[in-house]
Amino acid sequence: MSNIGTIVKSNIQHQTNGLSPFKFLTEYETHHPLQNNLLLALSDEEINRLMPNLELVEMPFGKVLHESGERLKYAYFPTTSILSLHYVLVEGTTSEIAAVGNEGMLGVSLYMGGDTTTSRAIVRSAGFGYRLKSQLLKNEFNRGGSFLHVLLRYSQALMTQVTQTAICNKHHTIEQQLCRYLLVSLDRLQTYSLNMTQELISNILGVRREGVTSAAGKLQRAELIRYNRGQIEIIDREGLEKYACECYMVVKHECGRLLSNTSINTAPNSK
Amino acid sequence: MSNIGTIVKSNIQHQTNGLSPFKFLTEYETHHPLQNNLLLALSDEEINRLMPNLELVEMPFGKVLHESGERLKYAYFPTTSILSLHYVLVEGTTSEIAAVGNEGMLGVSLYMGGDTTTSRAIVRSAGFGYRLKSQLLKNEFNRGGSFLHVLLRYSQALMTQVTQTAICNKHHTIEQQLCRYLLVSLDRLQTYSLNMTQELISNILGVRREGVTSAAGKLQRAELIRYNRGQIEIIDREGLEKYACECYMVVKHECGRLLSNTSINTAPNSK
DNA sequence: AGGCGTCGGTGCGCTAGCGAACCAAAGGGT
DNA sequence: ACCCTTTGGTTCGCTAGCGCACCGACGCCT
Repeated sequence: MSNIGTIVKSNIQHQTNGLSPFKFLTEYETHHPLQNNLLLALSDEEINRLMPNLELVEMPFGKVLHESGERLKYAYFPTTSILSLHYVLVEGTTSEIAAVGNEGMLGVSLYMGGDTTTSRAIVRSAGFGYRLKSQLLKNEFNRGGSFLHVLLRYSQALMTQVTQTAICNKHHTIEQQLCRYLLVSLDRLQTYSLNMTQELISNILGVRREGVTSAAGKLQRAELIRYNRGQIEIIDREGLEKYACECYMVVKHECGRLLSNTSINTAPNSK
Repeated sequence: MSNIGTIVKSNIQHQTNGLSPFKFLTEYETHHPLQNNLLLALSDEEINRLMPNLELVEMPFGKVLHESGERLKYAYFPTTSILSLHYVLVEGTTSEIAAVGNEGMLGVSLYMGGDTTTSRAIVRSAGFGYRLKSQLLKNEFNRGGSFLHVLLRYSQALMTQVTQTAICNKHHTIEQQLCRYLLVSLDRLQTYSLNMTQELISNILGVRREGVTSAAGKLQRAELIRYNRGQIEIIDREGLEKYACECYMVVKHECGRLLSNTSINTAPNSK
């Protein structure tokens, strides 16, 4: 696999906006496309064909990658960032309908045929990712190789996630949704500490900030998490999983089932 | 198109369970696969290849076509029936996450690669439809013809529907959801009168029967509908549309966009 | 050190929706 | 004509979550 590293270094166009040369160098050294599980699942032939066209991009917090109804110029494959698929109501409030991390990609509508979606995509946890021009994604999809099947399976995983969001919204409390949200974020970032304020979480969940305060307070009193001014430490992950509603596990298992056998090393959603 | 009628007559295998010979004859005469808009969108070559394998089946109310987690044996293309994609929570309560009528099909997971879904499919409005063996659907999909694109676009339409269900569940009242539900049913059945009790609707929406009673009472007092013992007459469809939340129109427009240009005569979700 | 913005805690009144229990009217079957 | 089932109307008490308003604490900036 070391030759792949070489290809990356020689071909990837970097966006360094906002990074010091030093920071950039370290980030550069530690990134490569196979940190994204969909790309990881490709055959050598496919990955070699795509690699020259994958651009490493920084994903700063809050950046809107895709406005609802707009045509997508790129497909994005996050590595260390998390994207949020949001729906924006006419009154202006938003809520997340699905999250995309290194287990997936943004741009399903490109190969599904619609080119646009009714949701907005925004970076909800800063990091890096790779992007690929829309047309190149479509071309590769239309070749009908294993990429096609990987992408289709991912679409179904995404559908499962949206389904579970619908159920969770109707039937589960803010506390349960918060647990799920934290767990999903932990899985995507592979860490035990998150950097996000209650205000932010409330926007993502589509609830009041006070609702998050109260839920987070309960979780803290139950010794599951500890937080302070936008820093959330997870003390008892298993406890969180017990506290969460079934939705978390349903999505996790389904994603594992759909995405694991396509890749050798399916990180985030398998046990 | 009359030659297609001939093909149907000579090839379709009928399931007559529960129908008198007379009833059967009339139903038989009035059905053909092109009443389903996905089948209608196919090329002559494709439809001629599939036609011999399409079985007309009756869809009695309440029949479970697919249990969550089970392998699908058939893909179903409703013509005069409406299917409901349900999620069943661990406590046993259910709620609908999407509806499938003659604009779509059941069995998206077959070509997406998962073979199963986390939801259950049940007939929520009795009628007829066509079914196709799973393997034959997959084969046709893998040929990569226009069927593939039609199905992919439909998948995205379905995703939009699920997304909007998630939003509606969080942000809109039972009244608004009831309006949306009625409108979607009207579109699918192309009628102005529905046959469904409040109890049934409450199960589908995942709310209490009393909630539906109260919401339906308001709609009746507003002279939008009139109902009696399971019979709902729509008096003022436009009024219903105004009363409903944005979700109805978002899905309608998106389905129109995604599915209309693939078929000549895209009935239900276009203006 | 002082000042201000961010973050989170709290209290109050209100509404939507839940659960349970009960009732009335309409039909259908025998 | 009768009973019984189905349908839907109503009430009561309760909870989750909302909107608003206000406050304290922390920490960064100058």
